[in-house]
Formats: sequence, C-alpha cells, structure tokens
Amino acid sequence: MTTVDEKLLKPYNPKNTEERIYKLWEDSGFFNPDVCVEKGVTQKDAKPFSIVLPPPNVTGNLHTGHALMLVIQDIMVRYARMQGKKTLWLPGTDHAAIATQSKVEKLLEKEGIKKNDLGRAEFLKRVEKFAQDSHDTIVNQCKKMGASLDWSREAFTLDEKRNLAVKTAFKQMYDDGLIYRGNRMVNWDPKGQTVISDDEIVYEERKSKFYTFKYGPFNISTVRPETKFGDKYVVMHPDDKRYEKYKDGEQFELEWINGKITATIIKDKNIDMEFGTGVMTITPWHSSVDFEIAEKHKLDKEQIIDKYGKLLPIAGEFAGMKIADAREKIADKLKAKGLLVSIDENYVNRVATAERTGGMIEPQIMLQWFIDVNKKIPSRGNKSLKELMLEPVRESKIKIIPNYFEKVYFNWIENLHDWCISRQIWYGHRIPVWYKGKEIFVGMEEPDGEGWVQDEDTLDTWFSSGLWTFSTLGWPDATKDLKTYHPTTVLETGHDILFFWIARMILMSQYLLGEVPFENVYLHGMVRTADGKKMSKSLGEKAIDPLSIIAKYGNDALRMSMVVGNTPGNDLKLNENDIRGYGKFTNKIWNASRFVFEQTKGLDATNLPSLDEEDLISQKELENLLKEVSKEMDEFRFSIVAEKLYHYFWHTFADIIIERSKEKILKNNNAKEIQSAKALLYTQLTTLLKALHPFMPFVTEEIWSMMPIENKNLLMVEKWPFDSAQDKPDDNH
RNA sequence: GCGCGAUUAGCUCAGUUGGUAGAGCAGGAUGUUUACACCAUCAAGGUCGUAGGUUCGAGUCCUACAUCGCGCACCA
Repeated sequence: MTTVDEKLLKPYNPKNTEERIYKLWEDSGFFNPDVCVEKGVTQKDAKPFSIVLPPPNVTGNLHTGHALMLVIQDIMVRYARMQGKKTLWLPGTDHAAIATQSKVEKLLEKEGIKKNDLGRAEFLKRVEKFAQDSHDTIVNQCKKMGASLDWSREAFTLDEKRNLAVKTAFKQMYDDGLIYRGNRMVNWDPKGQTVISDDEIVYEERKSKFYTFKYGPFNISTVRPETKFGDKYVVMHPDDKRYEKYKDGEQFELEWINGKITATIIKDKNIDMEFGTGVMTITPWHSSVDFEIAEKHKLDKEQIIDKYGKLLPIAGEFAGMKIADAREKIADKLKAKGLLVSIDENYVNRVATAERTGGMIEPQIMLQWFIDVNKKIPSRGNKSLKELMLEPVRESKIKIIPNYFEKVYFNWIENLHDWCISRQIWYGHRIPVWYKGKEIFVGMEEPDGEGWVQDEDTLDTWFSSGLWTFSTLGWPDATKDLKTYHPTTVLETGHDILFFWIARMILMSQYLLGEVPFENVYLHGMVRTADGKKMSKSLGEKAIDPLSIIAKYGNDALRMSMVVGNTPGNDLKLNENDIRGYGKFTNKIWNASRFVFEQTKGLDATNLPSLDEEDLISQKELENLLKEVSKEMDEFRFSIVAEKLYHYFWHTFADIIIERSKEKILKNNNAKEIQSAKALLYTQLTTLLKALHPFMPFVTEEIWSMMPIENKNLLMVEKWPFDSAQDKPDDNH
C-alpha cells in the first residue's frame, strides 16, 4: 500500500485511479436512490430528480456523441444528488430494430449467408447474440465514462417488461380507434424489404436524365419513364391559359408505350404552371402527390412496380425487368415511335434513399398499420394526438432548451401525417394482432381456439422508444418508481432526434398517462472534429475515440473539454489540444491539493481557526461565486459554470490564495495570520472539490479520499456547498 | 421556396432583462520563488459579417443584405 504522501508526490495518474474510483462508487450503492435513502444521505421526502438515459443502439461501440450525452447527464445527476435530491439516472439500451437487423445482415453477408437461408427463428438468434455482445460493450464503456447510472434498474427496449408495455399501449390505442390498418401510401425500401418512416429517408442530389415525351397533344416530362405505363390521366392547372380549350373530364386517344390508350384530362390547382410544360401525367400508386390528386378526383390507381423493384405485367414486354434496366429501353422505344421530344442530361433532382440500407425508396400503396394523429379522442378531452403533442410545449409544461427548437417542433407537428408503425423486418416487437380468416384479434396473447395466425410484421422501433420514460419505471403497473420519478425532470439528447424520439415520447406519455414525459428537454449539438466534420464512422482514423482519449488524458479532462464552450443546440468541435489543456488542469488540482495537505497537517477540521480580514474577503468571494454558479447550474448553463470554476481554481485559489499563504506561513511569524491562512486553504479546497465534483468526479473523489476527515462519506454524496433553496452557503465546510 | 442557427482576438468559443468587449489555446518577452515546467510573471492582440434604424447609450433590440451550416417542403 502506498501512503497518501507517496501517492501525492507523483503527478496525478488517471489510469491508475479511475477504475478503482468507479468501483468505489458502484460498491457504495449510491447510484441507486433507494440506497441513498437507506443510508441516510438522502432524506426520505427529498425532492425527486430523474433522467432516463437515451438508450444507445445495440449496434456497436459508443462514439463521441454518446460520450457527450453521458458527460452532460452525469453532471446534472451528480449535481442533483449532491443537492440531496432523490436522484435517479436510469440506464438502458435500444434494440434499434432496423439498424441492428441490417447490421447483422451485412455481417452474415460476409460469410455468404442470407437471412432467408437461416429462417426467422435462427436469424433472430444471431441478432440476439450480436445485440447481447454490443450491450456488454456499451455498459462497460458507460462505466469507463464515469456515468453514475443506477444499473440495478437497467432496461432494454425489447425485454419482457417493455414488451408488456408495448402490447398494452398498442391495445389501448387500437381500442380507442387510434391504430388502424389500411391501404396507404408508404415509403417502401425494396432493398431492405420493409416500410420506413419519413424520418428514415435520406435525400441525395443526383443528376438524372429528364425526358420530355409527346403525350397526345401535350408534352410531358419525367425522370421515370418506367412508371408511365398506367398513366391515363393528364393533369393541368385550371387557370393555365395555354390549355384553356381542354375541359376537365375530357377524353382523348393517344399512342403510348405499348399501343393506343385512352387518357382523361384532369384540372387541378396543385399543378405548378411554371414547371416544365405545366402538364403532367400521374402515377398514383408510386407517388404521394399523384396519390392525393387521384384520391381527390376519385381516379383509378394501378400498381406498376412490385416490391422487389421489378415491373409488373402491365408493362407488357418490359414486365419482370428491373427499374434501372427498363428505363433506358422504354425511352428508346418511345424515341423509335417518334414520341421523344428532348432529353435534359443535366437535370438535378433529389432521390429518396433508405438511411440504413441505402436502397432507393419506391413509394407504394400498401396494407400497413398506422397511428391516426388527427382523430379526436373522447377519453382525452376530445383532443387529437397532434393536439396532445402541441399543448404541453405551448403551455410551457415542457421547456425546450434552447427554446428556438420549440418553433421547429411546432412546425414539424403541424405537418405530421399518420404514423406508419408496421415494419417488415424480423427483429423487434411483433405486432400483437392475430388473424383467423376475416376475424382480427388484438390483445396481449394469442386468443384461444385453433387457426389464429399472428401478424408477421414488427413495430417501428420508435414505438417502444416512445414509451421509454415510463416503461422503464414499471408501467403499465402502478409502481412506486413510476409515481416517484415520472414525469422525469430532464430529457437530454441530441437535437437530431427531436422528431424521431422526443415528439413520440410526448405523444405516448400524453395519451397513455395523461402527463408530460419530462419537464425539460436539453438538446446538445453534434460532436465534430477540429476541422468541423461530423464525427462518424466514415471518418475512420480521424474520428476521436473517447476511450483512447481517456487513456491518454483521463476522463476528467475529456469531460471538461466537452463542457466548456459547449452551449445547448450548438455543435461542439472537439480538439485534442483543449483536452490536453484540461489534463493539465487535472494535475494542477492534484498539486494544489498536495500543497494544502502539507500546510494544513494537524489542523482540526471540526474547529478551524478564524479568518483574518483579508482571508474573510477571499472567503466571501468564493461564496459569491458559488451562489452565482448554483443559479447557473439550475439553469443548465454548465459551460459557464465549468469555466468559472476552472478560472477561480487556477487564477484565484492557486495564483492568489496559495501564493499569499506562502508569504504568511513560510515567511511570517504572526501566529494569527498563519492560522488564518491555513484555515482558508483548507476551507477553499474542500469547497472547490465539491463544486468541481460534478464536472471532474474522478480526481476530486481521489483527493477527497485523502482528506483527513473522520467518518467521511464519498464526495459524490457530500452536500453541494451552496443551498439554493435557502440562498446561503451550506455551512458544512 | 419556407424556416432556423451562426458570423466577436491567429484558432475554438463565452458574453441571459441594452450600460466602458471575456476565457482557453496558439504566438511574444521575462523568470526558474521551497504544490505544480503538466510552472509563474508581464505584455500584445477585437471599429463584435455589411448597411441602415430604435435609443442618452447596441455584440445585445428592429429591418435589409452577404457568407457558412442545418431543418422542412417541392422536384411531373
């Protein structure tokens, strides 16, 4: 065993410290608020503070984005815990249905295995194995990050309890008529063989050939000749003078791809007179805009392309061909018939692709399950889900930080369509619906009787994520946790999932529980590299790996670099230079503590000498600082707090107070001054360790462990040195 | 097309009811004093994107524009 003195003689070594300290915390049980109450560090009737961890996807490692979220949340949680609140930070992971499944599919592909070769059950086993491994890695990494998460309450979006919550929610929504099955326009991913949501689409700008063809007396333009087989309606604006002589409903014959067809003229205000020729034909089965026009005018809809992206028999000689092959050939045929007017080779349009598989989206009309966001719900004051989502943000029951995101939120909700929740993938919550002939049963378990077959599809992963704030607390059971910790205090996450996730949590909680899921939403920015690139896997070597940074400079240094200069909503450029700087600061704290220890040996901490006038002023200054930063902590302004504490420690405590104490202690022989200086050193150090702890938990806890205090607790459950409620410094120091 | 954000010292960023511009890093000079060279002291560095407006007073509020970034919609 090294003695305290020996350990302090060397520079601070995070590597040898952090693992040991985390174990100390974990073994203490203080991450669990129940233990805190049991052991008397938290009052039984203390105010609760709760955060649910945005569950990382079980698709691999933690990246800097996760690290950032863990750091910010850990700061909030440690601060709350030190304030004596009943503090719960609840961990978990997300099965991330489509993301995980496609990842495993890709891995299997490398072995030359296709998922259909394995079959559903065997494939799911593989996915579960992969998910389990990822989960273990993630938990490990969270611990390395110093996250004070209550592991005893850990949850998984696809475990049994969460499945019960999902089925309960589904059934209730179905019974209320909010969930329905219908033929609607959806985004079909032919590559992934599943429907995806609008939010899972990534638009890519591409150059495409823009063909203009003769269509009877009109010229029409398209980038997709292969969809034109079923086009028997030609649409133009009712006010377009050029086409005045044509009447709505008028029919005419024309020569088209596979011979003569009859076309009908439709007048519709949705047509942009300025675009192209101002005339277009419509393909209602494969375009949502065309679909709307067709619905409005009650027109026929025909499917042209199947779910594998191949042309159907309607295409005649082109039937069975893939889109890409057919396109050029069809254009050639029209050209041969003398119907091609022109080709614009430089036309740029946006192509919808699937985020996970990269496949090109083919809009299709399909039988799927949807959540109706506009239907009035009698049991909820006759409000629609949309209204239930808008209300709490409008009425400030939910505060979004930074608040300009509220506008973005409103904008999104107002344009919200019904939410398609069924997915044709295997990994996920199976839809709790059984069919027998024409009968449908929706419930928690397969109904009695022979011949019931469960729906093959699974639910959109965000359906279960939407329940996260309360499914993790035991819902649908009325648990004590649910009562104590819901609504949660803060939801902290990246602004990129405002719609995916935050909106859906509000929807689910408002509808199922009749309350908000959280009182505050803190949105952090994206982590970028020093040259401004988004930190992602495609960057390879250039991406900063949080764990290797920790190995190099220590966790506390990484944490500080992620907090200082990082304000809500703004992107953070992570720069190794800065991290190195905070590594130096960590050591500065270490060395300053050594000096204080040396000088204050033998001092009776329970009965400190009184301060002289000069030192009293210094003490007052620190108290003022604490008052300031406590207010800023309450307002989630962590960047400024970290900066102020950093600055005070280095340039006031170390540069002024320690230097002054040298004068007094080492060169002076006025006993009263010497005693005062020692008392001040001691007081300030203990206070600063506490104030710094949420930001730099490891080094502060390590130094705290060496403080000569009888029967002391861990620093993580010491009292925060300023009592905001009473507006006075906590006299515990 | 609609909307949002950013524009402040060489770099990265703070700057919350409008009241004489702040920090870190980098760079410069000096020093090695007994916690710390993972150090100290000192100095330098900004007409706060542009143009107007409101005001006794604007980095902060308003209008327009420019550049960069982002979101949404459209794309026949």
